[in-house]
Amino acid sequence: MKEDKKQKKEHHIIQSAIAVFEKVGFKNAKMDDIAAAAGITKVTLYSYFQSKENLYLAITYQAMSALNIVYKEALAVNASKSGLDSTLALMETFMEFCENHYFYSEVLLDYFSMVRSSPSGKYDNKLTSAVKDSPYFDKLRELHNLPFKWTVKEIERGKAEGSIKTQKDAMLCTLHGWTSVVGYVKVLSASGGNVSPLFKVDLKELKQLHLEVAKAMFSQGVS
Amino acid sequence: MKEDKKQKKEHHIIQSAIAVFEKVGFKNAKMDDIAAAAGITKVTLYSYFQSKENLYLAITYQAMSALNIVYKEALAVNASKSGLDSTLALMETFMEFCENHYFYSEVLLDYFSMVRSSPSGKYDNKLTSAVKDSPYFDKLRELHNLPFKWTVKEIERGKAEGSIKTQKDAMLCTLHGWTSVVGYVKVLSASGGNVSPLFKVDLKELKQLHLEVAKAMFSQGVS
Amino acid sequence: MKEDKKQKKEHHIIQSAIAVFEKVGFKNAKMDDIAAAAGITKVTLYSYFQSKENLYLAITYQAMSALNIVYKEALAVNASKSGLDSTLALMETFMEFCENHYFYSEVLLDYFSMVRSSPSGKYDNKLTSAVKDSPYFDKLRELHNLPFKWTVKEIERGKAEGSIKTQKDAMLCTLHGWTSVVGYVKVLSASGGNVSPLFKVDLKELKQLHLEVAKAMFSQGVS
Amino acid sequence: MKEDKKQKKEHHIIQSAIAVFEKVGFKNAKMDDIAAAAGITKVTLYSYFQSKENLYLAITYQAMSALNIVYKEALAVNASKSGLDSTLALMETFMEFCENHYFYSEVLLDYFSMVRSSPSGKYDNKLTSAVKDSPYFDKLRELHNLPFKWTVKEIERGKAEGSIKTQKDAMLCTLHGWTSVVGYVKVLSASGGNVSPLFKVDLKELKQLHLEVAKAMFSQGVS
DNA sequence: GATGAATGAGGTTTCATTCAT
DNA sequence: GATGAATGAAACCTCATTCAT
Repeated sequence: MKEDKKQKKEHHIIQSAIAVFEKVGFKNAKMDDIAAAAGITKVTLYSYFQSKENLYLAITYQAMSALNIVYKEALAVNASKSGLDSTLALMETFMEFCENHYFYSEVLLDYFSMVRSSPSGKYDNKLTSAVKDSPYFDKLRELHNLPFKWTVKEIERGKAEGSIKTQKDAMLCTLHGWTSVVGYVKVLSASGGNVSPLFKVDLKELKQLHLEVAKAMFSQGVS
Repeated sequence: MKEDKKQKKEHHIIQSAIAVFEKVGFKNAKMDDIAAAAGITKVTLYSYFQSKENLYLAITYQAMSALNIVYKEALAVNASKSGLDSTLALMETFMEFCENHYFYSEVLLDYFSMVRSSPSGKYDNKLTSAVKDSPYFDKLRELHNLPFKWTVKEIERGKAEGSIKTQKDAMLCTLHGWTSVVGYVKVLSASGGNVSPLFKVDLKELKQLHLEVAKAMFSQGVS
Repeated sequence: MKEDKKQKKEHHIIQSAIAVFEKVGFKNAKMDDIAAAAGITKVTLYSYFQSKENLYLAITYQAMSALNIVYKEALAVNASKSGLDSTLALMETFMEFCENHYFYSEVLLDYFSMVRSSPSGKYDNKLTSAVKDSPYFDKLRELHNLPFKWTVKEIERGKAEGSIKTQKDAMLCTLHGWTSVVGYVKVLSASGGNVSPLFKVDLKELKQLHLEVAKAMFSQGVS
Repeated sequence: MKEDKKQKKEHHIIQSAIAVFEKVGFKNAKMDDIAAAAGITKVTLYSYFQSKENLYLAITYQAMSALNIVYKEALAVNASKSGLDSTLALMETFMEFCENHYFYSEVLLDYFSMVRSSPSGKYDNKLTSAVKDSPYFDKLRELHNLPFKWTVKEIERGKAEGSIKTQKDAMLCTLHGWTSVVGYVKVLSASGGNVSPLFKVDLKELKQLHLEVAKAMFSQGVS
């Protein structure tokens, strides 16, 4: 099959798999059902993705790629703006990405729960061989730090030009932003992927608050 | 068996299960291994906990209870302090709880990922009957909002007495704090449960920054 | 389960498997069908016999054991007869065993086709790991030479006492008898396990002829 | 493709298939491997031979044809000799054919195991439709009795001219010879296709013994 | 209550065979 | 005719859960 066509079919299978995983979750999803959803047989499914976990990582990779794309777009759009504005835009971009792609956000959180910084730590057992052998696992490793790096870069640009006044370490600020966003996404996820009020709080307000607080942090000259 | 003895055995099983889950994760953990770790047979294990998920929820309940206890302790200790200080202390308490009980934090995040606000939403399928039937599930429902409520209460106390100046909704602020903490815990988890530097950032600094930023938020009079 | 009960169940499964293999042959037999025939599930079947090939070897072992038993009985019954008579009785015993246990004879021929004398010859690939790993394979190795040895012994007894006059090597004579019988069994098998006439020849006559010819061979003084 | 070229390619495929079957046996041989060995694709392989079993029967047919050719040659060579000598020569021819074409002998034994005299017996299930549909199956049916017929003819010639004195039925004698040879071939097969000693017995001696015994049988006037 | 055996569900794999281009 | 992809059947395997004793 031409590489082109193969890519398309792969993509089609991934979309079908997303639909199934989204509906019933990873554990309850049956490979047979996913195959049926994609209009292929189980064996064909396995010829594309060697295991259920690998298939899930393929989805994760797609999610991560999509995230990186929106990051890149945001960077391009805000290139002429101040470093502060650009940094905040990145945060907002991430939050909106998760709102718009609820399942992607779940998948990404799963991924970040799975990968542990210590490459040979005592929790390695959680990485099954199906995961370690997945080509997508390697590809993800290449991508998953980019959002951090880009954010650090924008913060440093902001510092250089003066729009960001804090003297805190850029990576520390990045992690702060990251945790804010991840926490937001978690709560978003806990509300079932919709921004309808949780505890009578509109999640849109929560998002705004996060941005506002971050802005304040960046604007403070003294730590 | 006397109720007392039974309780002890139950506790022993839970501790053994924690050890196994912690090492290999929920999915990879086998009931056989847990039974072996507890020095009992699988059937006995099942006589105590009717399903793997119920066992996990029992652990979750223990984690949630422990969290509530430290919250209560923090409330007691800070009862004489200002509402602002008490609120920040709660946040810090939560973060330190997660540092000290890394596995509990994972379990609690799993729980909050699982429960969805909309009780009959389209993703209900993820709540398996094993979960719904678990007695711990009901018990957890009774507990899981308490940290929120207590935090709201302290914020309102702070507003009333003037230590907290923001005019933002108390629950909104609570959620903001919650998401910060959850994000922090996620990052903590991504660093393998230890506070060793991630991206050359000391997680202690990150924690401090979260508290500092929260403090700033509460101290701002205008939104 | 008590060893006793386990043995019985194992035996029951083997009998069920024989029925299925006999009807449709090794290749067409499905493990599911064998399990169903035994009134158990496939998994239970696998817990007793780790592979289809191992199950087949278990049957082979049973066949070989049964053959050895009838050999031993024939030896006992003919202990007081001459070595010549005893030797011929062994041949007849083998042929009748195959007539009475048609499927056993097929299984034994399969086995003798499979095992090759050269332990590391170029055809080793035919021994799949499922075969090599089978405990029955080892057990069979211990049994499969006994009929030869016993026959050699009887021939030597006959030579010693004078009932067998040939000066040919006892093992050579044994192999001659063996090949006669194996050939007879092959033809028997080609006639579908029944002694009904083949090419208008009554297989009973063929059997008699083999015995008669063998008798003549043993009675010849000069080679 | 010209008929001629097609024949050549067919032959080439058969030779490649023989190499693979010989090495790993029918069951373990994969159509992929055979196609690779022949330097063609699987689909092309299937365009020549509609099934694995048909391919095997094609080989069998080639083996049977080769056997018939050596029989015919032996008949021609011994036409001027006595019926006894000619009959014994046929036996020897068969045995030597099997020594020289070890794989052919395996294939032929497989074939004779498969075909059952009773065409609608209870074991018919073993004849898969792939076999029944094979054009080689029909061709084989035409050939497989010829060796018997020719042997019967020579025995009757011997009886007529007096070189064979036994009063036994010619077909009975033929079957006796056949079973001797088949048994010999089985033992040959058990020794891995080479005539090296088995149980310290030189297979050449065994062959001679079979001929000698057969000769004695034919020379006996009384049954 | 404890135990070993059994079950059911579904993931994974291998292959002969067929389809579409 | 040749090719890569797909199919269907069935072996094989793991594990949560349950049964019988």
